[in-house]
Amino acid sequence: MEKRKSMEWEQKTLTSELTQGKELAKQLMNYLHPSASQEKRDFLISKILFSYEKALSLLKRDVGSDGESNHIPNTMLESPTSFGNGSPMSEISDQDCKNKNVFKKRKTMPRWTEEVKVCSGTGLDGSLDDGYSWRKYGQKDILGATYPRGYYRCTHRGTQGCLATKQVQKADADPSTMVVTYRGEHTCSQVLQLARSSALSLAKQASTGNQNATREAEKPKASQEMSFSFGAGLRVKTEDLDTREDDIFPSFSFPSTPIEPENVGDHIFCATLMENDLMDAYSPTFASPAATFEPDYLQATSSFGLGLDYVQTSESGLSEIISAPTSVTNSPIGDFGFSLDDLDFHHFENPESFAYES
DNA sequence: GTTATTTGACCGCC
DNA sequence: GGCGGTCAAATAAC
Repeated sequence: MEKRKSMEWEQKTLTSELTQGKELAKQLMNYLHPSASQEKRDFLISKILFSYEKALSLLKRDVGSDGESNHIPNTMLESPTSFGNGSPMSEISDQDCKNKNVFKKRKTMPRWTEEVKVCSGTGLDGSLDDGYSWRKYGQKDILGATYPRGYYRCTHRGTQGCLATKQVQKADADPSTMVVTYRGEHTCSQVLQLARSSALSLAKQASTGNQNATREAEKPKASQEMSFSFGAGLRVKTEDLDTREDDIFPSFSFPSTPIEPENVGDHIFCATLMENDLMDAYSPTFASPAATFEPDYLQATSSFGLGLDYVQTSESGLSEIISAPTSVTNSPIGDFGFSLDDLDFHHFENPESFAYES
């Protein structure tokens, strides 16, 4: 069942990727004249390469594997838009409980999991300040682990139904390193607040002429490694430590499920919308009709300006490692939720107006 | 008094 | 039955 879903999903993704590449190529043509922005061209080229690389990767997988989904990160398989009609993730969670045919095991319920290693020097302990308000609800001694694991949930769980949780545990090997595992996605208003501040930072970068920062972010590499330089000089590096070449990290992708207009503005949906918005932020003119989001892209983008390293793990499909001690903020997926109501990223073409309005 | 944390108990999965 | 994750009452902090 899930295998079939996975294959269908791959087909859709493949189609989307190829379609996107085509659309991007068309857009690129409009930027070929000398007066056009070089950055825009660079970005479009990067995105085209991403789309085709991912499409090729999917094809490779189809040819080289038995179709098992274990090559697909859980983050992708379990992403909110990976199923059905792109229902909000909170609804997915409800479905998880109701539709046991799809998720029979509780362990499969989380859409994705991230691990964040916070190196010493951040001055942070178990109560990592990642921009969200967390409430500790439990602690357990884990078998084989030297240090207990703390369980945190979003403070707004009760008021806003935010289902995000995280687990914090000291690393056995290095007690100064905190391993933070995020689960679920923030659907609370914090997402918007963080998104706004992050978007402001990006806009200021653009408006102050720091084009290198933006350009860096727009240069994903085919080697599945890319570095971002945003905000206050924080460096974000993502890399795929998994040696399987058919894994795709990071990448832009666009599942075929479009965003339902009626969901726009729904706070529950903001974490999904943010993908589109963020994409729009870096490509204001990009407007694929099938453009939604995919967690791997999200995970790459959600770290903008924060100084995170992403690595892929067998369990979650993606992990983050905060490698920059200067970063006091680590971001789970969803940090950069952009609501269409809150931000008009078309201002990104006019950073000044964007900054003012935001 | 309110909010957050602690901690033992409980539940579901393997 | 063991383990990880969550619940909820008790406790602490503000």
